[in-house]
Amino acid sequence: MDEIRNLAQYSPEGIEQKWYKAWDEAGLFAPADDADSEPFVITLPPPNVTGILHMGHCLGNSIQDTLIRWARMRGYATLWVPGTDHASIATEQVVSRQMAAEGLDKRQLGREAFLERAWTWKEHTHGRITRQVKRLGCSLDWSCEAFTMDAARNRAVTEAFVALKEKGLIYRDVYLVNWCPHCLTAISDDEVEHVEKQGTMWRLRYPLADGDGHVTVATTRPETMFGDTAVAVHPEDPERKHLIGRMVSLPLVDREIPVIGDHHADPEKGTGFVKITPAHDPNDFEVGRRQDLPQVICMDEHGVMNENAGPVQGLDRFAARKETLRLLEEAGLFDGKEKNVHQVGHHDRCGNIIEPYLSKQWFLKMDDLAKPAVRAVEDGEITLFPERWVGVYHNWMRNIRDWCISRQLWWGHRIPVWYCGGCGEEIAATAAPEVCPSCGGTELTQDEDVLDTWFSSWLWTFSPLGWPDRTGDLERFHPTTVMVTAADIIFFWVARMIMASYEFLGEKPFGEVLFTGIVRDGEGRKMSKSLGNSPDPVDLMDQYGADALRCSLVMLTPTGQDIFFDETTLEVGRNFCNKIFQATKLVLGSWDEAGLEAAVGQAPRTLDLAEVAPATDFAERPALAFAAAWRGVFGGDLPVAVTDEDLHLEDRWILARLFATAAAADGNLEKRRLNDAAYGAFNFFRHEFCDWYLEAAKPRMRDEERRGPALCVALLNLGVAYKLLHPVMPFITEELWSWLPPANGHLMTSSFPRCTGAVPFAAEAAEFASVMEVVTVVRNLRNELGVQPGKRGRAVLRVPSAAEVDPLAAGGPLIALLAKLEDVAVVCGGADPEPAGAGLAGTVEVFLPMAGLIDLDKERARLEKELARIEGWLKGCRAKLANEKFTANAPDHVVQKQRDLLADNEDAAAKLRERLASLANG
RNA sequence: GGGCGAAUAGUUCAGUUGGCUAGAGCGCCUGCUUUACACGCAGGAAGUCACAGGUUCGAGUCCUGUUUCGCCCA
Repeated sequence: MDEIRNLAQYSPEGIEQKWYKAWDEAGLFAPADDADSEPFVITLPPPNVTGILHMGHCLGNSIQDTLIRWARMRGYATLWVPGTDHASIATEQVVSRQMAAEGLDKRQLGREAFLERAWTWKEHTHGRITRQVKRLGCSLDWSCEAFTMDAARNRAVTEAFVALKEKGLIYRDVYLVNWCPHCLTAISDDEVEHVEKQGTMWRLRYPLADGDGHVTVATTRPETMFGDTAVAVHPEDPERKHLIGRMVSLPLVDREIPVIGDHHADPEKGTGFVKITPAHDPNDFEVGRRQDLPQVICMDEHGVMNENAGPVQGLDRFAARKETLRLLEEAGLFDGKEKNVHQVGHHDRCGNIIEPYLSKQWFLKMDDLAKPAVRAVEDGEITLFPERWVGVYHNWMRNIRDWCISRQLWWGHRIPVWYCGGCGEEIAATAAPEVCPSCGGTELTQDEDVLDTWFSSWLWTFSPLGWPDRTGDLERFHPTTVMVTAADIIFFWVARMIMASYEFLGEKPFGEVLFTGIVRDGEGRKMSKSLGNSPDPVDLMDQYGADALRCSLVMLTPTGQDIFFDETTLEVGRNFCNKIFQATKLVLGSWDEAGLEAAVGQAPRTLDLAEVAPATDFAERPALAFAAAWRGVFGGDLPVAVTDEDLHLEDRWILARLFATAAAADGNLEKRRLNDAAYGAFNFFRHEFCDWYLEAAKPRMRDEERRGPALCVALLNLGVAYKLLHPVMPFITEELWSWLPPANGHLMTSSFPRCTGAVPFAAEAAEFASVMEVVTVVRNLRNELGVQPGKRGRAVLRVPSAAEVDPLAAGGPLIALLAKLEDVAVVCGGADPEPAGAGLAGTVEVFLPMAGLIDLDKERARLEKELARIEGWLKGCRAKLANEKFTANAPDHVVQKQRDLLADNEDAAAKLRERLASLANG
């Protein structure tokens, strides 16, 4: 500690790692095993096990850790469950790419060998992401870490699948799915990212089969014409409906297809004729089902045209488009084109254009699962914050579509279904069956596909707690308390977790969802690996410290609003860390000089300042109340005797502010207004404790005779401030807490201060506030009048009534100290001192007499400007008060406030006018 | 096409039940090496609260419409 204390600036190097290890070794991450404590539980949204920490994780994890640490200090049985996600597609891609670099192909290698490699890679990267999460200070209980594909979670997934299958909610069907020709797998609707593209609408002529003219269809995808099985017109289209029932000849392949009537065709759009390709377009697929059309597949899984594509067979889909158009033009069947803006689906993982593809897949029926999930949010059993997501949630839920859960991949949970070679029976089972229950055959083969990664993630609030077993953890810690996640996975994940929990446990997964914003770069772009616009958080932590990163993110991040991240905001956190460090150095330096012996005691586990040291006690027996507060924070007794008189005005004021800050911080955390809680503590520490209290107390802290009580007040403030800041900045606060002589045990598991009653010293706080106001006016005057900083000078304060002289005079030395004056005189009445700069602090007139130093013209101009401003305001205020409707309708306190303000400002204006008059005479 | 959000100081954002003479950080300007801190201190300038209507005694806040930007869904 001594080495660190001698540093000129705070450096987190070594400190952060040291404390993480210490907390871990002391077992502080596990929930307190106290059966009476109410649980407070979060399951960490599992990061991709093969990924690295990015800014979004930092934000989400900082918020979660802040809540968890606060709850732990408040005495909840706190559990934060860590885990990682197997990220089926992403991981399979990475491993395939690695193999390709070695000239290997996964299909040559075979499933077993491929999975072996994938597991090796998973083991390799798992340590990296968890190390990064630890680096950030996250107080996760690593003893219950889970991985979506470990044995226990695999069992949960299998059980869930089989249960849903048995209920008839899972079915297998040939369906047009979103297919990624690059990843060679189906994906769900939610994994398709629609991008607006400038495209082209081509008009193609399909000759009527009987050789009499043609119809002109409009399409953005001419290459799919080989899969056309009809041309549709609107059944009531007056100009075209007469063609229904006739046949057209599909160009280039000379296949005859009918003209049909279907509402899908819009007479106003395109040419009014729509080519229908049931095997390659979602809308056409529906038309095909309605009209019982054949499905002709003209493209293979790689997006290459097949044998049905006649002249373009063997070409890839994009080359086929060009070639088809060329051939049509050659045949005189091309009828022009126009620009067309349309949405093109891309795979959100690899960016390739999605191909609607007809294939046999597993689906989960969603309608019934959605019902309890809708009700839960409607009834407020689960709250979403910010609230606007409720609408988005319901909109999706009400239009819910079946979920395609099978993926043509190997890395994932293999679908627990076996097919009987004998009778074709489909057997869903939690363990591989040996014989077919239907025919007794033994020729059983398991389904080749794996499940969507989200099919394991949606169990995430309970699968890490031991489900499907009814474990003690599950009983105690489920439902969880809050889910913190970015809103972009509200459908993928949040909505599905809600459905899963009601389905499998019959209860909610969490009571609240806190949506964080998305971290964007300075230009508003989402931070992403491919754009390269995301800084590496580990670099940032090396540079600024994890505390600084957390502090800046939590404090400066609008709740639930996207963040434009700019590295300079980290300076706020870093500078603040240094400020805390410096203030501590100052206080402890003086403490050491004083040679005070701190009694160390066992502090209570919970702390309500208003209970241990109520405002009434502070009013009647301040020193006793102060000692009680000290014991509440540090456990032991005060190291020096503190009498009522020892508690000076500034002491009482800072205690009032401290209690108020504690009340606000706790309240804001309860309301999940983390930025307000952090900002309040920041403001208190920097702008009240450092800027005013320490400056005011410095002379006493340096005075051997008087330093004891002042140091105790300062130390109490430091201790409480560390507690308030700990959830946001865990490392530096734990370190500095360990420096405080009376501190005992880890800050992390100490009490979080609350103050549920009245804040003490209201009158003294107001008194100090007026001292501050006078000081500010003096500083302002000195600056504006260009008084040399070295010149101390004197001030005359004039108050309107004799009764006010003594109280203000009592604050005189404090004013002199803080405003750097050699003397402060307080008077009532009498002539203005001449020549002098003058200002107003409330009702107190402040004069800085300075013979020969004042530019009278400048001073007059300054006062006139001020007078004009006040008079402008007075005009509006008088009009307001003259309005009977205002005085009749507005609440009393508002009217009264206006009256008070009017009186004050009228007074101020009068004083300014007098002052101007006297300057004119002088 | 449907929905959601944002628009407040140069900039990033607060502004919770309508009571506001609209705040903060960063940046800018002035001054300061005052034995914790220049990663600091003191002071200052800076605003048509996007626009147009409306409700109200009173609107940054509520309502309607418009514009711009962003997101989601189809």
